Amino acid sequence: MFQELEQRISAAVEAQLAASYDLSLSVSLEQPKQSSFGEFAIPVAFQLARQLKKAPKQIAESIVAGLGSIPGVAALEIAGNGYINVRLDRAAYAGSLLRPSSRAPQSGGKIVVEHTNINPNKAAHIGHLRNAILGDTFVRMLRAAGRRVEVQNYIDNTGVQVADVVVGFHYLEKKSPAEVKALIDRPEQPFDYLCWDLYARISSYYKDHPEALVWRGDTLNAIEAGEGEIAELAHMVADAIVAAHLRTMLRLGVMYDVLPRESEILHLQFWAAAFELLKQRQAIFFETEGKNKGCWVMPASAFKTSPENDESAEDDSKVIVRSNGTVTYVGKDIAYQLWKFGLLGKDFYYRLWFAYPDGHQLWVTTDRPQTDKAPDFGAATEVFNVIDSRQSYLQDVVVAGLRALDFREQADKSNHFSYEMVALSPRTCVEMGIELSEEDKRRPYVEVSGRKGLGVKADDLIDKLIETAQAEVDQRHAEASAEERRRVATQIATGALRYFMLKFTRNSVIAFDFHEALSFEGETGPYVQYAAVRAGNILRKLQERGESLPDFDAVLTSEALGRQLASEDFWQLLLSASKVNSAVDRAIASGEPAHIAKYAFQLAQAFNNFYHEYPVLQETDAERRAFLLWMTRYFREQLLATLHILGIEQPPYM
RNA sequence: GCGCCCGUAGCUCAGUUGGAUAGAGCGACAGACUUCGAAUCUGUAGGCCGGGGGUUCGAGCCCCUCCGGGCGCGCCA
Repeated sequence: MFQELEQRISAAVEAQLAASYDLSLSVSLEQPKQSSFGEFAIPVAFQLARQLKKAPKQIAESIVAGLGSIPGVAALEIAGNGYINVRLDRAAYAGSLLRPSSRAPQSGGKIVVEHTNINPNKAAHIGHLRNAILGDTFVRMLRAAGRRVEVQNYIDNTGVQVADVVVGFHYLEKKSPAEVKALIDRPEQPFDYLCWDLYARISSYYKDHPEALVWRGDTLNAIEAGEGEIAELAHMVADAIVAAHLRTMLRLGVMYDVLPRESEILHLQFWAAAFELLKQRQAIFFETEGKNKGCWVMPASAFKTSPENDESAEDDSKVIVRSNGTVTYVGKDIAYQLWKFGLLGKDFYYRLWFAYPDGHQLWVTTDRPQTDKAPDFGAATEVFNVIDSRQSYLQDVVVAGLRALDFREQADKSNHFSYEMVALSPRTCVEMGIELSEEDKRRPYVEVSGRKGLGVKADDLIDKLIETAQAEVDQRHAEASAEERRRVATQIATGALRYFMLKFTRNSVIAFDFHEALSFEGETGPYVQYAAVRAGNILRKLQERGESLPDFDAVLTSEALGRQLASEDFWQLLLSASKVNSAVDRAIASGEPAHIAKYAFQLAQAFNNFYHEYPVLQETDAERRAFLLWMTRYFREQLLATLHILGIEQPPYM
């Protein structure tokens, strides 16, 4: 509703400008600095002042004079040096919220969002959580806006990291596949935790015994060949860890549609197809001299924006195929990106991995034809890759590859949804018993390292959050069953975690701190959940008293709404609660899930004010009581809708 | 050396395409529970938006420069 008015008003002003000045420009509306100025501010007179050589105020006056009445608008005022401030017809606005028209589903092609993408060789850590929660929330935002979205989680099951853990099992611990299988099935020590330690161990072993690196090479070869005990081990390890990651992410409500795997990219010759295309269209060339002699390279001019001279261009060019004929990671990534857009001329085979508790199906790629009929994956019109900002250079190369192949449109629709890393606050390092150098102690944060086994495991953090929330729930609701208290504590804990990961904008480094993350007060997920619980409590209490909600349509006539909304307080509350869709659009446009988190907090804050100021059930005036109840229900709906987009569940009580 | 990011209240962070008097949470201090259950609310204090120059009606935001911090720049992934 809010956006429709916004569009209607700017269209009216644009028409007026075209008629009286013969100008065609798009008029944008702003939110006035103070709410007392009205609902919208139009600064267009400032833009025109120079062009028309007139004072902004004069222009504004002439525009207002020329504008007829706009449906839904009560008044236009000139303010300051030339702002046009818009006041809405409050009763009409509220009336349209009371009888909402469903949001028109937007058309458009499929959007592929790739996120999570964790090496399947050890437990997920807090950095991975930021990736998955950002990606999942962005998906929810797009879906809330009516877009069709496919969620991919790429699995690098044949890479160095998996190989290293396999080296650990095979060479260091001399374990057979059967013995490793027993470890996977053992309930007392989670397998992903065991691999976390093993990976750190083999990494430090390489340091002291560089000759052991031949094991890695042999293992990689065995994995690629796909046969023998080592290949079997690699499959078992990767599959078990992927299963663990999926369980961890499901705890936070994160789900996927399809898992494209590196092994299929290899076996189905995706790279060969991409290589042919790249050669054919001369996007890469064979280097015959210099340091990259014998390699297929992409010239730096393809992906560097800076003005380059010819000498440095050669130095900076990116190797795609090594002189030994093997392809680099970026090369495979180009093939994968081409497949995402349906440009490769090849497809995977798919088999059902499992169905989530809610019935949603998760598919995985395979290299053999299957009897199951899978959905159509890939062939997107736009792609978002949720990847750490440290990989922006490689993402640039991938996009440059598409552009060099003359897939300009798809290159423009390839988005690196980048975010900064999650590091650890020095204080948290100390709490965890991690030894810091004097230099590190002075730093604002300390980087995590999988190789060193330095970091906070995702499941440990979630467990700790649940434990902390549980203590509060136990204290407040001793009467509830243990099982139920556990469920509520889990909802609060995961809500707190998701909100924590979303409250920062993407390019800010999070210095993870247990004290902050475990907080349930102030700008947190539980604060928002609590507001929705309170709204629910009022409605529940009403029923417990044997009353039911009034017939809002009948009681809240246009006149009644006008009377109640004459109160500036009520009007501002209603207005802020009505902006969910507007917040979603803004957050999508800027690519910032943090904007939704911020909006959720403001909405909750507004409701908590309302809750404190107006005892709804004590109200005796029938019309006012009906109005307050309607506001309560409306706030609850809007809070729940916003929480859903953030992927935060609503506890029945707190 | 080259490229990208960051610097806003004691701390952690917001700040819409440049717009009216720069905001929030935490922390500090002072208050509010016989209630719709206080994981809440109200109030106070706290700012040369890193420094300097420029662009214009107008700059936290754009340009230049300097200072401080981070991350990239491999025939690793």
